[in-house]
Amino acid sequence: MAADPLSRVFAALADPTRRDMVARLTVADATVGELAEPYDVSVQAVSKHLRVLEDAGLVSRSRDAQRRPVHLEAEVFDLMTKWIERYRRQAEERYRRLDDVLRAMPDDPSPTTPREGTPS
Amino acid sequence: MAADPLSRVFAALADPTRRDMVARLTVADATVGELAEPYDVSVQAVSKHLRVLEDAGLVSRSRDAQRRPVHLEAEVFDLMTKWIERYRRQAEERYRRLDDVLRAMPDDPSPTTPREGTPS
DNA sequence: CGCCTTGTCAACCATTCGGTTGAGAAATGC
DNA sequence: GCATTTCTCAACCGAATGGTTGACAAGGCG
Repeated sequence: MAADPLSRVFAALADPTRRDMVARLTVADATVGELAEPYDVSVQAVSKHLRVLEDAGLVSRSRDAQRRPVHLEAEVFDLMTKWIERYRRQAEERYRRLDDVLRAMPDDPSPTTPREGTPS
Repeated sequence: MAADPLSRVFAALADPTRRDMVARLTVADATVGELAEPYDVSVQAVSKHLRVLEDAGLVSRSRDAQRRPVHLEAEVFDLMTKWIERYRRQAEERYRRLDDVLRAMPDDPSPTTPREGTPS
């Protein structure tokens, strides 16, 4: 399993079923059984998915009798958002600089370094 | 391999090496060899990583003689950002509603539905 | 031309992943 | 106490991952 937190979060959300569980947990907490109900897999499989989400810090489980209510920990989203935004901004910054360079270029549309003497 | 685009993007960024490549590509395009240089793996491994990034739409490769310059396609970030923001907002919305409920509750700290007749 | 550089393809290997089934722990309720 | 509900643990399985090495295609360059 990936050691660093960011990898764990990205990996956790790389699965459609897990993403759907997270989506549903934004509405309300749910037990393992409730979460499992819509999917065509065993409860055990869902339990495994929850472990992945929990290891990523996206979810926490408490207890209520036999039930294990699952709660979304939405703050972890920030980890990803920060990473994405940082590099998105950096990429945009780069394009901006590239634009400046292009803008500073002569109107003359000579394809490459026009060296010595007019062509024709 | 995951079919849906969102899964592919998340999965692609779930690897530290690939994230680092993306980070470096926000600064400038690079060839496969240049990209491979800092890592302690074969060029083939890096080539595979690039394929994953390319399949996720995060990167495109063109050609320049033997070289294959790699270019970042930062727009795909939006896919993730949209998903994350949507559910982050939904989660916040939920907490806000929960707060309203709590605020509307009586100061009386009776634990559950106090039914008929004062206790003592 | 022959060689060197750059990169991909193919085969292989160990590990991880998502799923299964079976067993059992923990708590409730008759 | 005993059956039932809810969930996890363990073992197993097939497919995908991330890595390797070896072969080779494509394109300058001496």
